Amino acid sequence: MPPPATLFSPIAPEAAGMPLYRTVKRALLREIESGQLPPGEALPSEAVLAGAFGVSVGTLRHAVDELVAEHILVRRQGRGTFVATHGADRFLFQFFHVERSDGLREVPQVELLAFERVRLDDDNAATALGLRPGDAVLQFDNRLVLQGRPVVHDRITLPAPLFKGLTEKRLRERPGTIYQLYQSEFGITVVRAQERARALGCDRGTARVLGLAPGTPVLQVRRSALTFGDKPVEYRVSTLHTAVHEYVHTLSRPT
Amino acid sequence: MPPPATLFSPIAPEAAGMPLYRTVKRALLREIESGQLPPGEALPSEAVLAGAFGVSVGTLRHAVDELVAEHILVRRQGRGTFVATHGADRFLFQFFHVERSDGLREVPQVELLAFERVRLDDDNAATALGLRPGDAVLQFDNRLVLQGRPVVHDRITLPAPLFKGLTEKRLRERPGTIYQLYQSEFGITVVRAQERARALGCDRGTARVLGLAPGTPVLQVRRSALTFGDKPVEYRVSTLHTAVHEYVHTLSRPT
DNA sequence: TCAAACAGGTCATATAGATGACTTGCAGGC
DNA sequence: GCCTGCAAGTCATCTATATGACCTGTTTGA
Repeated sequence: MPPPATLFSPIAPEAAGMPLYRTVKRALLREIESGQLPPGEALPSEAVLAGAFGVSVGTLRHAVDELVAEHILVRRQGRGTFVATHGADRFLFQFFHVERSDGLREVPQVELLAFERVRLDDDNAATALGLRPGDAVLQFDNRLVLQGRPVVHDRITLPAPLFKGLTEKRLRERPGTIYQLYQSEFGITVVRAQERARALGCDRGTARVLGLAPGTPVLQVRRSALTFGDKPVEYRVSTLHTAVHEYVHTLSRPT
Repeated sequence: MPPPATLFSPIAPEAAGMPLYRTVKRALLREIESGQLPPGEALPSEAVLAGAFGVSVGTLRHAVDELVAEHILVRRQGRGTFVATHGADRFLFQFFHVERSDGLREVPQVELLAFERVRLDDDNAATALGLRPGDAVLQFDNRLVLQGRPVVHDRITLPAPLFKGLTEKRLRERPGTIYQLYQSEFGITVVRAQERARALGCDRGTARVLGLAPGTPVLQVRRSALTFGDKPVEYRVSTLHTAVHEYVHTLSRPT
């Protein structure tokens, strides 16, 4: 029986075998996931927080260290520790991996091409989202323009129950990135994504969107976006025209 | 004036503005890079090492923590801390990102197709390696076979001065991965790589290697492999046939 | 011979406290 | 109004120490 969800309540000594700092980390994570600590919120100071949890500052710090390493918290010396806001910069760094061949990165201009509520009929999407064909999903198409050139065609599929109330209007009028919308409007934080890329000849629909001849080689990236606990929340098929732009990727930590 | 390169000599109090633990980290890194601590070597115990450097165990641990996070050191509880060996497993996890569409991972079967010592004439390779056209390089081609199917064609370019004595024979008779060879034979440890992917129609040479019709859409991945200090040591162009296999990639930490 | 018990070394976790660096807001002087 | 300087709060670094978990090799005992 977990204790009542009072914020920062003392850590019970149970947690068999689990290191204390990890228990503290989970407690913090739970309060972030539940929305009790919304993005941008400042945490109490280390001393206060350690006291509230009933652990030493060092242990608290160890827990916070890991959350910072996972970009779930952000420390600012002299200011405090904050729940990460998914600022546009973060998302572009973290989830947008397209840049020009010479390395120039740019914020894409996004155009919503279509939006509908349909029954799922794509097996790949069903598998990725843990749904069954026929389940209700929201599906929409975006065109991303870089340097005036259409470069990416995204088809995005969302489980309808998770995004109740998402309308074309809200999508179109969102201020930031799509993932910021997920977070601010639906409390869904994308923390991880798996991508699988392959090359193929452009189909007719995407050819029209990107202004290409059908059959032009394009890069197709299928992404499963996951929230806490590796729960899938979005399936996305991106088709990239890679004549001028490329899909970039750094292996191993940049330190 | 740095002190004589005695192993684990005390940290001088200089290092203006730099945190102590970071100075310790650099000291360790220097001894690893210089080969004084070869891969597989066990470090002295934390207590001994802290004493030798003249810092507390906590500080030493902080430094080691970061090197472990960067996979440069490996901790084994009850055993000790070791300089990372680039075991085949590590490399396949870290640097080989091709798997079958259904998620099956497999160790590729590698065939060396060509090996020569030439003058560099590829501008992309020159830029990536920090060389100039005309510099001496080693260049070789590999074919990677998965499930009996040729899937990848690699063209690898190495700065000749860094790999003095590398012959086709030694390359062909290496026991493990290419990166293990770089490390064991030339003391070069690949710690990071940057990749840029695009789709294009298969050229004639690669078509022959992979058994495809010229013009078939293929995925081209250009990789710059870097060692300590982000020094480039290898440039590689991989061409993937993605009908059955895919290039996979996880964004953000898997925790 | 073989297995159990033990000893000693290692890393892993946790605590407590001190000092420094950085940020902010405010009081006071110009 | 504006700047300076200070005070308080925060995270960053560092030390010192204690205990537990884990691994290995050796000793002990049946």
